[in-house]
Amino acid sequence: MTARRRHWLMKSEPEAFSIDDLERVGTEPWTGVRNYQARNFMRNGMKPGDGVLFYHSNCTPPGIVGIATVACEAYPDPTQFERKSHYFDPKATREEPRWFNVDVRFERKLSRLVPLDEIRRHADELGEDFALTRRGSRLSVLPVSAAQWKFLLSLE
DNA sequence: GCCAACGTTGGC
DNA sequence: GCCAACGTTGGC
Repeated sequence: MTARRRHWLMKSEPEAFSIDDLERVGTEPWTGVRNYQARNFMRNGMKPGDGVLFYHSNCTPPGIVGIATVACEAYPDPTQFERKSHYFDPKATREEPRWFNVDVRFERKLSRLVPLDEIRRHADELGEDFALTRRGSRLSVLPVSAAQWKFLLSLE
């Protein structure tokens, strides 16, 4: 019995960590997420093998640049315990970690960047539950339905 | 660099 | 529990 593969979109600022960086390293621990909703998606929703749309944010132009896969179940984000880390969280303990991350494995780059403005133009096809284009939403980890996944990749 | 939108913190 | 202040995100 296998759970159905789910799909996600994960944002990264290319200056910090780009799809080329992911291609180089192969697999990367997705540490540093400090938003509860995004954490919950990783911790409660993600399973190994799930598909990930890799999105470049805070750049010109922003958009989807590649595909990755979830490489493991979520585990406590080690950076929350590291005093010198930018992501250190004094309220987190080993017994009760606050933050979790999965590892993300490179699959492939898209043949072209699918830009945000183009994605916005297809709001009708994507539906109202698509968090990327929902007004005011800044989630860095968000679910993508199978239909949305298929549609977005049809734009490649 | 600006700033709108949102989340978190902490005083009360 | 309210809400002002502050920090962050991320498009532009």
